[in-house]
Amino acid sequence: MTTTDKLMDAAEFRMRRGGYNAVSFRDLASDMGIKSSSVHYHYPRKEDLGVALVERYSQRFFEALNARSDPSDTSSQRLQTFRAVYRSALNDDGAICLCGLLGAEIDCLPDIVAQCIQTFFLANLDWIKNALPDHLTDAQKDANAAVILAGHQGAMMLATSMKDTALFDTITAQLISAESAVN
Amino acid sequence: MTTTDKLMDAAEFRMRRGGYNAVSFRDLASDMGIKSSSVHYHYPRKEDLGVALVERYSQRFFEALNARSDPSDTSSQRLQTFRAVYRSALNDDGAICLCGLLGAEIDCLPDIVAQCIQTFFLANLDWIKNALPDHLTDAQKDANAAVILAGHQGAMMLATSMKDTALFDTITAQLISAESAVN
DNA sequence: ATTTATGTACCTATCCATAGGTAGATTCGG
DNA sequence: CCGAATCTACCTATGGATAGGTACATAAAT
Repeated sequence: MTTTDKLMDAAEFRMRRGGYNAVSFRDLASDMGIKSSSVHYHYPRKEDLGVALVERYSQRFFEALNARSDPSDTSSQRLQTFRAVYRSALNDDGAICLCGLLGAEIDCLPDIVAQCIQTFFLANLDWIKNALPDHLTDAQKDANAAVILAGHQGAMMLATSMKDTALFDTITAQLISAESAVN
Repeated sequence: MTTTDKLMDAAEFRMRRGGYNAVSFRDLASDMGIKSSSVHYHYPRKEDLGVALVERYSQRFFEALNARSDPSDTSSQRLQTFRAVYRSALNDDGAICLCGLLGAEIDCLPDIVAQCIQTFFLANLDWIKNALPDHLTDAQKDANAAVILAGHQGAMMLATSMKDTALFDTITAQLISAESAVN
């Protein structure tokens, strides 16, 4: 693993727990056993680091979705995949979605980071839309996709802040089954 | 309006946009036209301010719920009230729920502030539970309440970060109607 | 093959602004 | 007069960021 990778791991760990302002060059340097000026070597400005983190997070997220998906999957299976990928983000890392936290702070983020967050959410909505049953209208798909995404993000936040991971499962199970049943 | 009130308004404004670390004594002092040491007079420690903000926010939230509720309201009407109160928090203030943002940052907050956040969410869940139809089992009520709360929190975050307030309405409309219809 | 150049990854040292927080003097309304 | 509110004047720690330098590996030129 390269230094850059370890640096991003440390930064993601911190940012997914306390947000953008909870990450400092000094803390990262301390995590790495190097000096803060060396962190600046890898990411000249903090927003460079922010963009890199969101892009890596997004890339890994969609890779995980694709890896667990198959063209033959039913709509219900695809939605379960979406749920499972979010769940492992929560469970494996013990923290909420990077973009969920940064999305909440969006008004105070550098523009370029804010744009990355929006791109992530748009791609999420698009993926969910394509996973929904064909018989739905486009408007219905848009609406359902938004519920599913918002529900998953809210579930992560709530489960984490209540220190009750099972809450995530309870909430998202209903989100998915509602979409499958009602439609 | 007292100085303390104005101070809390300024602090809430900032905290609901950028989170706990986006609020500084100096910025608040500048907002108020006083010195930062004078802000410390009102709130000796930052966590005192954090607790005061969450408690005021919570108090106002439940006052708004009660003011718009009536014992004769149907379950559906009560859920619509819940939705409307969240919506006006988003719309009137142009920012997401204070506790939603702080909940996302919970791992990096002072303990005492974190506890206030959990109390707010517990009270939310309790309120929703009592608004749900009587024929549901306790476990069903718990689960549905969690979906509604997480969905509203996620909807605020998503609508704000996508700069699309209508998204909140789209999402929450489905959350409420699903609970009313399925149950 | 050896010099010359370029690039990588760090370092020390420092900058200036901001962070939360404190002590003690001063102002001002009841 | 008294106490609430604000001030001046600090402190220490940390924030992001920069300048200039070192060691070493890789690459290009002669």
